[in-house]
Amino acid sequence: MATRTRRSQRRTEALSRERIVETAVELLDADGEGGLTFRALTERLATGPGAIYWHVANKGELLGAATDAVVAAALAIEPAESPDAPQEAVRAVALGLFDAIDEHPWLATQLAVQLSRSPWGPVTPRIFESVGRHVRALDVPEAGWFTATSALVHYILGAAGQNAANARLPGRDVDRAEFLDAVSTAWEELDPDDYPFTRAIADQLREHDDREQFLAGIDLVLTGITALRRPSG
Amino acid sequence: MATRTRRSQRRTEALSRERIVETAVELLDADGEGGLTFRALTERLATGPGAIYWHVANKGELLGAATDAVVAAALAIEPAESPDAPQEAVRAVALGLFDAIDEHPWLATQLAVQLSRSPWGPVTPRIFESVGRHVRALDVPEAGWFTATSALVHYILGAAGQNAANARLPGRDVDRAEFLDAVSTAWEELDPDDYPFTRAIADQLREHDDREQFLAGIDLVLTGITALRRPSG
DNA sequence: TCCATGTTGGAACAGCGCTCCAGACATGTC
DNA sequence: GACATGTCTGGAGCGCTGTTCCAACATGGA
Repeated sequence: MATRTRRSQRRTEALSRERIVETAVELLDADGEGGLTFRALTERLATGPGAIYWHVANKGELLGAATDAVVAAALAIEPAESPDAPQEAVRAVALGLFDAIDEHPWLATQLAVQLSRSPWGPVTPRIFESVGRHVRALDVPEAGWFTATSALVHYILGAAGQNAANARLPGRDVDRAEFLDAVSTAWEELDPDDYPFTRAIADQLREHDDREQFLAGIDLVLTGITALRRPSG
Repeated sequence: MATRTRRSQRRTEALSRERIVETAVELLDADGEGGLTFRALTERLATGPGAIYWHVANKGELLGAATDAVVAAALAIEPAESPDAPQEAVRAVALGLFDAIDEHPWLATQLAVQLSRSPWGPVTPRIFESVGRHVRALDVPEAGWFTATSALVHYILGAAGQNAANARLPGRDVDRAEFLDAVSTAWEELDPDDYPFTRAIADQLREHDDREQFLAGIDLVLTGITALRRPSG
């Protein structure tokens, strides 16, 4: 440890897995999913591919590590144990992930890919744990833990991902209105016979507030969960 | 139309956007996400890249078209309007998508990517419509339509995606047990201090039945939705 | 001093999505 | 029949990617 630090301070910072992942996140944040390239990585770190491959197996693992790092940071801000208000705690965790996706738009796609491609990775237990801990505090019988937590996690990731499309827009507030308006208008122009419902909610889409809508969904799922509390009453 | 058919029957079937998308789905089904290559496509269709690019803008559009085609087929089997049992109808739609993902494992990732990357594409309204149509029949006040449908859709896609990892296994039934056992065991070996909840549900993971668990989640969300039915009673 | 071990970075490779373009083909005009 | 037109085809090739390989380096112990 000490040796490595000493040795490398010769010139630049020592090359380490941590520093590689950190740079990967920077590149992803700056230029989106396509921004993470081994070429860009070698340039930024002033090294060659071989050096990177010494610390990381392949690009997939690197993407996984970047995802895990950001998720871990987002979940670390978890509020102090709040035994009396687990619902509030769930909302806080959910908003933490929501904000993380808002800040790192590539995270939405990456999380979805990660969870669907390898649900056994480190990310799944991390999220399940953060959410499930509070689900347990909701007095849900043990048999419903997995179902309840899955429902929450899937809603959180799906809804946050949906909103991540906004985050990719350059001008934020201004463009966001235009963007929502465009999608909403497109939905209103769908075939009335095939898409009556979608046309009907186009207006809700245009006028909705992201966070508010997101939390409303959380509350909906929480309502369904608390109904599990006692088998039938 | 007639001319094109006549002309092309000269030799092979005429090259058309439909036939390209169809072949793309075949390749994806056969070799997974990495199986769809313009090289493989040109070989299978006995043509060159230029011919394909005449009908399709780029690979992204092709993937989107393939996704849309499979989703459309899955949702087309929708049961006849069942005004008395909208909950059953929601379950049917959900299982339709579940089975489609089971049959085309690449669909899980692709759907997630599609929805998070471009929620304004043709796939989103298609799914929203199929699900929302029945949500509307649940007597939910209009203000809750968007929230309720989002919750359902996100749960469906997330949960189905989670299960898609099984579908990628070669031997199905046998390997599935081994696979679940391995993940479950890994979860049980997590740090007891950091992952008490995950460790607690590891057993549920091992013994759960996919479809049963999936439907239980649907019911949970449906319960939350029906609670919206009348503002407070 | 010399070696063993753990790291580095550059050259090179196969494969990718994609562009370009010369030409085949059916068709409408004279 | 001859020709010009616009649609459609397929092959050569470009720039870029992730990845491998390996000669050179730094370092700590004998």
